Amino acid sequence: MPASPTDTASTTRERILDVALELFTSQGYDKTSLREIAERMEFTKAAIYYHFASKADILKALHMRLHDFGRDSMESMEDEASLEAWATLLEGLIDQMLAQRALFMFHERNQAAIEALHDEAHEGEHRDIQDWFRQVLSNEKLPAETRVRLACAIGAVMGGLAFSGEVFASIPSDELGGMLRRAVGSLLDAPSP
Amino acid sequence: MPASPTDTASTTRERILDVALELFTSQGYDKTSLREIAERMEFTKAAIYYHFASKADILKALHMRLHDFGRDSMESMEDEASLEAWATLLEGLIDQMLAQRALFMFHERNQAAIEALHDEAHEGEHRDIQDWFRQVLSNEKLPAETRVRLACAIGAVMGGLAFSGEVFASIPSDELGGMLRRAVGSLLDAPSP
DNA sequence: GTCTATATAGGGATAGAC
DNA sequence: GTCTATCCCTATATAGAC
Repeated sequence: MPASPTDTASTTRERILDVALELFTSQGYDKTSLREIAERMEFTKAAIYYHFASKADILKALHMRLHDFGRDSMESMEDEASLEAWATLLEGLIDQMLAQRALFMFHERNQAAIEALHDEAHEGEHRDIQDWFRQVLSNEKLPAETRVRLACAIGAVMGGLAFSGEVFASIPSDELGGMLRRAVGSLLDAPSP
Repeated sequence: MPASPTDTASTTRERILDVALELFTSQGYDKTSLREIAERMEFTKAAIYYHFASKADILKALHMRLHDFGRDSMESMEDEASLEAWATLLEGLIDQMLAQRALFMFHERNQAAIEALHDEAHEGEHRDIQDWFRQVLSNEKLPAETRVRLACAIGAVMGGLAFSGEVFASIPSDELGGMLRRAVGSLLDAPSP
């Protein structure tokens, strides 16, 4: 989908997105001005408008990165889902999530701004991981206990992820991944009595 | 600390805070204007300045509500903390958190804004639950696996909480509380092999 | 593709009347 | 305690030169 002229890896557009990702995550979307982004890019505010139609457009582009994430995982299991299948899937996703943790933290810290985006322009079929999680959790065919367990498992991973850059910085990613997988296992392999 | 003239329960100030809590949670702090709050209060923007020195002051006041929350829990166990002690404490906190879930969701969705507050005015000894969690999680005396488990447990509760108003709305609070307690138990009662 | 203006609006905050 | 009117600043966005 992203088709630059020569389709090189690191275009200006991508670099803007990387800067924005960092600033939006550390300061929040609203508190980050285009001037600030431009300063880091070492050109002026107006130049950004050559690459993006609006500030919201930058947010949307970043949001799209999450869309791409795990698209195949979502397609692999549509409606039906046993607890075991979920455990396996989630555990498989952890490494990818750790590798992309900047992206997840960005989303966690800018939910409000991103939701505002959805309200206006839900053009075409959306369906990012969050929507997908939400849909499964609201599937009333599954017993309540199962759905709550699932929500806890997702929350647990997010919790571990959120601290991975700060207080868990000294723990290597693969070790952290192992710990998170075991935690998810504890949550999902022990059904109600 | 909140000393109104007659110290009645529901003062205008408190009502402003309630409105702000709702709007800040649903739209985010930055996207909510004082004009919007004033409209709901059925008076004008400027009137708010009689009760609060600034918009940030409103945010701070709401933040203080979290400060009060579980202050005693924090004092009861300072540094030393076994995994069992933590499990007990966390399970005991769940009901209170559920009762105050609006407050927690507000915090989750406005982390960036609240952090900006901390940076400027860390007047006096702060120490809300989040700070406290963070401190424990960074205590290198505890084994990494334990700390990660703890982070997961906290995340699990937050995960369950976050959906309690939406997809879990049909589940009674006390039942949801029980499920969350069992989930926390699964996470913290099964140490590494 | 990046720049220098400049237009415009919205929101936070103040002064002072009632 | 609440209101009107107003100031001021910042941020988005545009127009058009280089």
